[in-house]
Amino acid sequence: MQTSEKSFFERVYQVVRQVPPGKVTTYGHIARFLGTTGSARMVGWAMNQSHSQKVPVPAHRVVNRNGLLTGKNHFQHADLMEELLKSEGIEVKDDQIKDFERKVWDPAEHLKRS
DNA sequence: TTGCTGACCGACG
DNA sequence: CCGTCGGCCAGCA
Repeated sequence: MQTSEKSFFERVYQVVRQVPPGKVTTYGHIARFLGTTGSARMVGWAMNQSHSQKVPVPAHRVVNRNGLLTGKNHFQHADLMEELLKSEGIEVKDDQIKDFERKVWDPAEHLKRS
């Protein structure tokens, strides 16, 4: 049982890892799922540290509210995020996900508060 | 301890 | 439509 007492970041990582391939989630949804609705920034910041985590985190499945690949610039390669998304069947055009609303994966609908 | 930053979001003009 | 500002909170010098 994951001790929810862990750092705020690990909670974000765990949620992101639960995101199935071909689906994407947003900072706002994660933030709200964690209870920090107004702190979507923290979610994004957590992703910044995601590379420091031992466990791989599919940060490429996390995009902003507009479905725009805002954090792609922070990946190993700026185009890596788009490549990964395309590899999962997600169509990306100009750093924006097509049919974004249809690919959104809301943690609150699939995951229950640990 | 204070202050700054940050892969966001929503509101306002 | 587009630019700007505030808020929110955790980590770091």
